[in-house]
Amino acid sequence: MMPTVKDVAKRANVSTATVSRIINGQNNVGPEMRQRVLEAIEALGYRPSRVARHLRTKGTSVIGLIISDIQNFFYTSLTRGVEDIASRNGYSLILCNTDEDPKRERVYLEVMHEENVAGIILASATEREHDAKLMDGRIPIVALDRLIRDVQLDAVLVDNIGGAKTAVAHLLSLGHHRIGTIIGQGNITSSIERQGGYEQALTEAGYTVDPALIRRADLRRVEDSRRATLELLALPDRPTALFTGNALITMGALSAVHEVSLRMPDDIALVSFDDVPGGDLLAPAPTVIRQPTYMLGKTAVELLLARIADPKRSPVEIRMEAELIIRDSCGAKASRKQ
Amino acid sequence: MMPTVKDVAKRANVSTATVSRIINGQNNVGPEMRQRVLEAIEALGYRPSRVARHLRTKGTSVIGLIISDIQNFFYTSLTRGVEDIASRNGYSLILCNTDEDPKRERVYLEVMHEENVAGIILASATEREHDAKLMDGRIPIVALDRLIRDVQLDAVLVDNIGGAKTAVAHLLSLGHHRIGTIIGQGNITSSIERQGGYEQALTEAGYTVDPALIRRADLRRVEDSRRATLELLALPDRPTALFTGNALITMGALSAVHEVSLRMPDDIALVSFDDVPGGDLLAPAPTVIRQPTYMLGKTAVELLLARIADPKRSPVEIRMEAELIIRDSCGAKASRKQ
DNA sequence: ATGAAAGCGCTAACAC
DNA sequence: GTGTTAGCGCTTTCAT
Repeated sequence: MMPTVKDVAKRANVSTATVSRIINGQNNVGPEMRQRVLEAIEALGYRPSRVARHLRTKGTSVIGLIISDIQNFFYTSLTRGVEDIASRNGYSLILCNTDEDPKRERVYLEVMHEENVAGIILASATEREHDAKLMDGRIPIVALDRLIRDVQLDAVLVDNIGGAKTAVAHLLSLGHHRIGTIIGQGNITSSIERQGGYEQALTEAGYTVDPALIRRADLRRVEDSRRATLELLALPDRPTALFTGNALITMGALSAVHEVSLRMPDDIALVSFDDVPGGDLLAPAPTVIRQPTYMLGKTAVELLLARIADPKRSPVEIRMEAELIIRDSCGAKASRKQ
Repeated sequence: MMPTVKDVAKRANVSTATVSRIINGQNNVGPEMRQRVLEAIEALGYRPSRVARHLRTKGTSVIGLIISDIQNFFYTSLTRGVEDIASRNGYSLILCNTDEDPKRERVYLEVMHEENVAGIILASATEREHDAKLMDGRIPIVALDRLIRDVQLDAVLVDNIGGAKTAVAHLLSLGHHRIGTIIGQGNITSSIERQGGYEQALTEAGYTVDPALIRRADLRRVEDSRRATLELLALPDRPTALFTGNALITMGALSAVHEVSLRMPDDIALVSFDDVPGGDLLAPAPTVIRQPTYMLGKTAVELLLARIADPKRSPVEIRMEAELIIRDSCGAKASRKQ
């Protein structure tokens, strides 16, 4: 079986306390003893049990990341950012996919509590109706990408309204004003905000918002957004441009445009909120509002670590800017940007 | 603080043993006591500490997944497969990105041991030279995508040789025989096997293998494969077709072809080992050998769970078939497949 | 500088 | 069917 502190202590002829001190890098140990213990550790191939340590110290070196789906490009890169910074700080990452199902989210939150993780980064499927027991502040939580209204938390998100306005403004500047949009479910703050930005941009430019041009699609299902796009394209007075609410929706929209053999940007233009992988190799390459996904993840962990260090710091909300990447799908004359 | 079994026991006027029995779903408890305990649990919002449980039972409900990079499309979907099946069986997933760095891999393996995870799924950066201490069978390990030679493990991989042969044979059947390849590092079995399949296909068709047409690229760096492709395309006697060794390499190759304004499939054909996201929307859409990524992950966990259940079962190696998806990049007349 | 001993929260003999 | 108790491997007073 695995050797324990006891085994090491016995072999080195010291007490377990001394072994523990050395493991934890305390300096109040004599050099010759330290030497003996180090040798014993080496000889036995001893590794301290984090499980036991965690039970004793009541703190773990694990953080939980709860997202809807790692296969969503947005979360893939973000997750990498989280894991990088976490591991650099000695934390392991537990990954949880909820598929936007509040029940699954709840179960994961419960498990995270049972595992007594040091902190949780949560892209919640719902704005409200969280179990207060799971949000009592005992375990620090950082809200990611979506706000949570029940309780005040640290949060890191993208400027959804600003990004959406930029996207739509870009289309307006190209002469489009009949702009359809396919956007995610209404129980997610980011979807709401993006729709808000879309409407603001139109209104501020003096156009009225046509509800017929706004379609909801399941954020996770490419098929769903494909269908929604087909509906928009089949409208008697077809929109001349599309604003798509996330990367998966964009894929569905591109697929739909492809299917009905419309040409981009001649027949229809498009701006996507969020970049897609290989975006500049697609035909046509979509103009996008690119979110700083990796940075979002990185920032979320940093916020979490800061709160672990100082639990009573007052919560902050960090908004990050998204960047307009102009490509062919709008027919802009602007140069293709790297 | 969090309530413990003791608190529950006191409130329900029973012993901690009884509480424990109920938590663990044992039936040897009287109905009225059970009722009282359940109420106490509810009232206190009690959740058992897995940390304490794990220390006591010497088994955790966590498994570790060690891969090179979650951002590599191949691993993204695979990871989802792993997490789905793991969580369905009550396990949490710790995600580790090594970037193909053996040192980081080693550190992660050490951490997994310290956390005493129930099992590890490992896509190793190296074929050999693993620390025997970390591979002593105390924690079950399933080799994923790449073989490990030091020790006999359960393994789940793709038929790389067969897939590569299929790819190259397809190109040969279209009349290509000057086929360049960009393939991953030579210390990874899957790269070696794919190169082997490439060479076999050529040899069996009566062609000789031209070393000048074989390029190595860093599996993780799109930039690297882009450069390698540019080199191939700059050759005096340029290949008429390319066989790319993984999804990221394919992106690099497509980017290179794009850059030098070669037209596909007219100027150059391509078959990729592994599909890319939105593959059918790319211009041109690449013909690919599609790996059953999700199934690979699912199967790996199943193998792991089976071994956790029966540690002395003799190791098995599962090879899964990859599937040829014909798209435009070869100029095949075959219909575009969904 | 070092050791003895208590105890983190839980489960599993073992007694009754 | 239920309670008592020991102890998983570690850290941490408290003595010395």
